[in-house]
Amino acid sequence: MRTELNPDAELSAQIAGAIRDCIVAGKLLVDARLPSEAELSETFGVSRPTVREALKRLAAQNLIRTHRGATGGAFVNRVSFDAVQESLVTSSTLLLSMNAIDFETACEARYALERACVALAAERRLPDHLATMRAEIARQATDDLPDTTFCASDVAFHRALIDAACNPILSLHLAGAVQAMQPLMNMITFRARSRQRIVAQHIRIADAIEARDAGRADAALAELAIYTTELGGQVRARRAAPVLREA
Amino acid sequence: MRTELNPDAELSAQIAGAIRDCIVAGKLLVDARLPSEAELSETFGVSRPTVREALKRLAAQNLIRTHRGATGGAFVNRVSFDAVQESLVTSSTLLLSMNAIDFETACEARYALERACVALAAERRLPDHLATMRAEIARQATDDLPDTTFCASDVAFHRALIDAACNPILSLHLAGAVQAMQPLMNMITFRARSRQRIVAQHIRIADAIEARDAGRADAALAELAIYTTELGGQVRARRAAPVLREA
DNA sequence: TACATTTAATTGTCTGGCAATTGAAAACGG
DNA sequence: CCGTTTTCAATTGCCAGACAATTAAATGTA
Repeated sequence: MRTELNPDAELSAQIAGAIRDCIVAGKLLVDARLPSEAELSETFGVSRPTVREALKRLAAQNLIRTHRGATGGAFVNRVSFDAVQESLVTSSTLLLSMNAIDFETACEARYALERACVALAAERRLPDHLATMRAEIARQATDDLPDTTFCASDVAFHRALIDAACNPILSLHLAGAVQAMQPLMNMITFRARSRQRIVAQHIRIADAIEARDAGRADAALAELAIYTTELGGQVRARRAAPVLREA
Repeated sequence: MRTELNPDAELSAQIAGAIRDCIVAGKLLVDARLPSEAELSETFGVSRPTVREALKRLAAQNLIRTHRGATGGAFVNRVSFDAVQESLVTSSTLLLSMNAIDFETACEARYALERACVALAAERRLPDHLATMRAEIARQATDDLPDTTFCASDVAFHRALIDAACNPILSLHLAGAVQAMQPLMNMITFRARSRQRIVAQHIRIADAIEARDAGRADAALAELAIYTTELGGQVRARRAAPVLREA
């Protein structure tokens, strides 16, 4: 357990780092039980509260879980796709909101990534994926949908498209990118006319995927990308010069 | 600061969640100072160690930083691309090592993502990107390179290719996927002949990017993807039936 | 055997305190 | 009045010890 530590850091961070290294290096396998807090505090020569702070750091990264009771303790977590994806989504969302990423950049990244997997999706899509896409399209066609509901459905549609590639690693990255963009999308899909065009493109994409026509799906996605970017530009223009609109 | 909390969870997790919500919701802006530990413990009605555990959770997620001293305290971090990328790499690496992702799936994802940005890279590449790619190619051609060094250079080459797209969000996701795969790549690039072929493809890619020829770059990348997958299959076959080889 | 009770181990939390750090204010000297 | 040094107060980092809550296993009992 004991490894060389990095001075110039807080004790709890050093200890957390040492344990994390053991996990990454495979010295602690999945579901292995760590020594109890009392043992760890003795091993590292620190107090129990300090050990606990270290364990909380690891728990925050989903690397360990803790149970109380006689057979309790801290156990190494199996890193799951869902957990990684969730943390990726929250990180990406904060990244977008804090760093003033312009809409075009985010949009470009999103559609570039999505287009990377339409070929696979067209080849491998299962009935489930198609059903989800159709269901979301139907929901999006409903009148008077709140912005957030429409965009949540948009995200669900695109996630189904992504999942149709049947590659969990692709799903992980793509879902992170798509979902993180939802707040930005909320701002541009408030007009019924815009929504109609988006839904029309969704139908084209779903049809192409159903027909296993990768080329058509890619073309539709490319058009959707252009239209989305255009909408973003319009909203930005309206915000930059609201006076002109009233004149 | 105080928001509704989720019972059925540990106090420190509840408090961490409440503070995180404030940050995500924008109630706490970048570089804002959180109340002191003493104030927080009073606000939430818990002891200081509990507050500290909560803060350590947030610190582990890079959401806050702490300073000691008179003007010290906990401050909201600006979420940086580098920090997100680093955590994405470690998560992805663990994910691959713990979940028995087969080489083909990882490979497929990686090259699908990379091909998603070659068009942009060909269009926007700067002299710096080309220089990095050329330098890494030169290094890869060195004889008797350790596996890890060769693969680190491979990662650097592909990262330069990705960065050439000049889209930080693409770089974030792609670098995560590429770098997380390095341990897997280490296993298949041990033969000089394999390396020569890989380097040859790298040269084709760099040439195409330099000539701003997206089609040729994509084709070269596709070939590299096929060859890499093939290598992975060979290694797996040799491992599955080592007896046959000796006979 | 089946069920209730006790027990031991472990984490969760609290109280209270001291040490280390650090910026700012106060004191001082020119 | 300005610059330097000293002091100080606020804050986090860390510790010792204790008690509560939880949980599975051991134990006792019908």
